[in-house]
Amino acid sequence: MAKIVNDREALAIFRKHLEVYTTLSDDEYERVLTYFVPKKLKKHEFLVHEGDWVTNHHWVIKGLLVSNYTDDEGKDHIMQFAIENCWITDQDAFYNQTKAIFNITCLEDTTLMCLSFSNREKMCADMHKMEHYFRKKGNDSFVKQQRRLLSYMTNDAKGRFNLLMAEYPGLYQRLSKKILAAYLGVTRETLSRFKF
Amino acid sequence: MAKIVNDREALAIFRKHLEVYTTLSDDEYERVLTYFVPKKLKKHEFLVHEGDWVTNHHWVIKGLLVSNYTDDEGKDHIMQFAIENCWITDQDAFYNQTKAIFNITCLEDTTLMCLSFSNREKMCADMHKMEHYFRKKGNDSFVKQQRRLLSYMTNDAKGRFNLLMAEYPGLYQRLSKKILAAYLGVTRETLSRFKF
DNA sequence: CAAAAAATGTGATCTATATCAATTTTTTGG
DNA sequence: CCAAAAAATTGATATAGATCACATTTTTTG
Repeated sequence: MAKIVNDREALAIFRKHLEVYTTLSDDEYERVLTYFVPKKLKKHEFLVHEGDWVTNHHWVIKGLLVSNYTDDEGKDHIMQFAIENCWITDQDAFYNQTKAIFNITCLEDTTLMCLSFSNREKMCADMHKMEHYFRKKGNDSFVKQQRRLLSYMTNDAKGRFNLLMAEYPGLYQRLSKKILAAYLGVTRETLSRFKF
Repeated sequence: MAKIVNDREALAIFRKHLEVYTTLSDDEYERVLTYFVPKKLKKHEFLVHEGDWVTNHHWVIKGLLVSNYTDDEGKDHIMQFAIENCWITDQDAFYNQTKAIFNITCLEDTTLMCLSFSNREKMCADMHKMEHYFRKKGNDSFVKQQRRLLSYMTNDAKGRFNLLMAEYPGLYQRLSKKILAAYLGVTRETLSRFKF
């Protein structure tokens, strides 16, 4: 892996991220990397198609992806953005080894590290420290998602916009209004009438 | 603990729950129980007050609790119900060791097992199997919450009602319309006009 | 058991946002 | 660089659900 993804800086950043939650020796980190496979995608390409079996979780080294659900009436609803140093997949389909309900697409050229379900389980079984990492990271994800749910329950689109900007400063410049509206849960016409 | 909570059946149910995600010998299960402290509350009592430091996660042996957020205008929004064999706390405050934004109250007389933050961390450090359990359980909770978020994004209150009933059959009889409306995100007047 | 409190139901508005439609601006690919 | 497609804006309605008001029923409690 370290040979395949020949990006010293990206690997250092990932290690630094893991070490927010656990500590790893050089050997342990080398071992962690062996479970991953690299992947590159161009803008507009799909990482996951609705209906696919979802076999991988993905760490974003570079780029911007979006996880989108299209409802019965053809309306789009965005579950998640992922920029540099985020994980993204269809979690329901990945954890339960079923088929995706989301389309995950690239809004920019993207570089990823892929972690298969079986490799993730093996890594967690073999390395208690990594099981600890994923537990802690999972708790953080849960809390972040709960804040978004609460903002859906209590705020209007402006409040949800502020939450998104607090979480991902600078993301605004990288998104179209259409995509932003789909994330905030309003039509693009309504978003267009807002003055933030 | 096993002596304090002298409810053989409840303990057997909890063990069965853990063993959905991991396997435990008799000795290991005894050890797990030593990390917990029992608690009983009456209907209307508070498990967590908004503004409290949240030091415990709670496993519900018996009863019904609700986690409620009151917004600036005094409107209530229900994040979570917990019935028998559910975990409940203010996760953000618990995981990040800060103060609660939710009030967690009992809608029925309730029996709990409390797991402090430090005991949870110790148990996970000492017993890889329990770290595994909490990782897996955390993933499940994330996915359940994501389904609710998606239903907030795509469905009306009727769709969200159906999701709740699918997750907790029989809960309907135990809830007032006011509480149900606060969970579904509509006023009680609107709920009253719905015919399900 | 009786009074008070809480919950529930229903009618009459009001309002934020969706919808539909047409135009202008920006982006993209050959 | 230009033509076509996509995105964004703006106006005119329509509508689901909120709000306010009040009557009725049920539950709680001293």
